[in-house]
Amino acid sequence: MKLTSGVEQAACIIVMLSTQAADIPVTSDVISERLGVSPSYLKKIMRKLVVRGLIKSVPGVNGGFVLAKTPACIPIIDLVDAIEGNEPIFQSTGLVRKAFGDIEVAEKGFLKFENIVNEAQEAFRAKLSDITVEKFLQETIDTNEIQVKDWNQKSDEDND
Amino acid sequence: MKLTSGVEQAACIIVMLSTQAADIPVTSDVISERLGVSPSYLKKIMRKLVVRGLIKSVPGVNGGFVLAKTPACIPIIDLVDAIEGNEPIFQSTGLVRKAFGDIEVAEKGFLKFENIVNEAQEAFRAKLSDITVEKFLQETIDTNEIQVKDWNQKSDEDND
DNA sequence: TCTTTTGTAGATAAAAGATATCCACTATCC
DNA sequence: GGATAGTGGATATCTTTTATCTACAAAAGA
Repeated sequence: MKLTSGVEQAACIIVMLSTQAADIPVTSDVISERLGVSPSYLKKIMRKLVVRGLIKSVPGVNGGFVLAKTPACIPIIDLVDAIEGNEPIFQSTGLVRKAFGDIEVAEKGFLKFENIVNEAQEAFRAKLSDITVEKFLQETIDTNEIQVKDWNQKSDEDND
Repeated sequence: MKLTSGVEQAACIIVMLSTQAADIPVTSDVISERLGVSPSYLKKIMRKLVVRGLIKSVPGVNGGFVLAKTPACIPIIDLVDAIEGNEPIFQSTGLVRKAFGDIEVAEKGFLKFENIVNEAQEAFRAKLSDITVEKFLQETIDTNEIQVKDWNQKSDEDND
């Protein structure tokens, strides 16, 4: 029961794109260098975010990636779902039938257990649906004005 | 973000011990055969449940395993914790510093993100803390009277 | 239109963790 | 003291995650 490190990578990516000057795509090479992974691997991650509808890819010269929605419309759970998928956290291997036989009460107990865990997972998801990327950024920088920059510019001032 | 199959195995084990005639330990060989795993592997799982304080081991002739608490005192979360441990679901690899530099706002954002996910995990755990093994069994069998048997008896009636 | 720059997709390999087993050892009951 | 139970270490296998390379497709711009 761990989130993969891909979630952390996705979070960093979304933060970059959320603070990117409007209408200027960020190239994947810039991001891959920041994250310290190969361009090809970085693109795999980006692709997941594209498929999930969080970001858009812009092909061609001066292309790259931009947010597909405003940060206010991206709940944190979307990052997790994009990387991990949103499958049930508990999936049976059919062990109950093997252990107790293919009888009604076993089947019922199995479904009940599955249900209990799924409800817990729903509570987890609900918490992460409540907070958006925008809110997360605002609370981090202690202001509602999110500064933008052009991440493509290498050493504008390498902080912030 | 998946629960390991060990949780399912632990659940089956606890169900067996919860329906076991009082004061008669169930041998690990009986359980390992039911679950279809090797005796040595089954004992590893049992050990985790012992360490967590859910079951007790009884060495010697006519020994085996018995519940350490009544089913009413075992919340489902204990099964998960016993097998998976209860570490934070999100653990950073230090990527934020690599990506954004070792600056204050990055550190703060990282902690904030960690906090958000941890709170979601708490919601998950709270749900599984609310329901006990006893309640789970009662709702499965539709009665408050949990029948017991001796699982060591091979084919008493191989159902239930 | 053609070249360059960008993203897309498949094959593949290395690393980590989960799953599982064997065997030697220890403790306890009878 | 011998048989039967659990404990612990070393180890093998399998799956998933992480990561990379290379070939390919699409679009902007000259």
